[in-house]
Amino acid sequence: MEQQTVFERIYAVVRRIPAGKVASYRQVAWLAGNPRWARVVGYALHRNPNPDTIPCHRVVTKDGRVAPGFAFGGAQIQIQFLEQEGIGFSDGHVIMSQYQWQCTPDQLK
DNA sequence: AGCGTGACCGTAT
DNA sequence: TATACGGCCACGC
Repeated sequence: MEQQTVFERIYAVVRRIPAGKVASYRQVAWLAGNPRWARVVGYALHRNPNPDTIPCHRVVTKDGRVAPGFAFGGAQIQIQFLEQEGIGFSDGHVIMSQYQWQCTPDQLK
């Protein structure tokens, strides 16, 4: 049954991120099952971005900075997406204390 | 089956 | 503040 790859679990988590909120790579990894998967999260989104189903623009670094090599056309594009959802920035980074997705693995079930 | 890859993160210089 | 390096780990060739 549980033949799900880590990638699929990661995608599943990213899909649950609500509009107007962001999650860090670390956080996605944690929710997906293992906090040490942060790199894998980035790798997964880079290798297999499904823009239609996966809102990968809502995933940022732990500091609220966007990824340097964002697939859709650079960090500026990603920032624009987030601003459209009402996410507030300060000095080029998301105000994590205010806009970070508050979620526990239990809520994902 | 082994190795290179990377949209991370923490610490050191 | 800016680089550099090492650890981390699944995926694809």
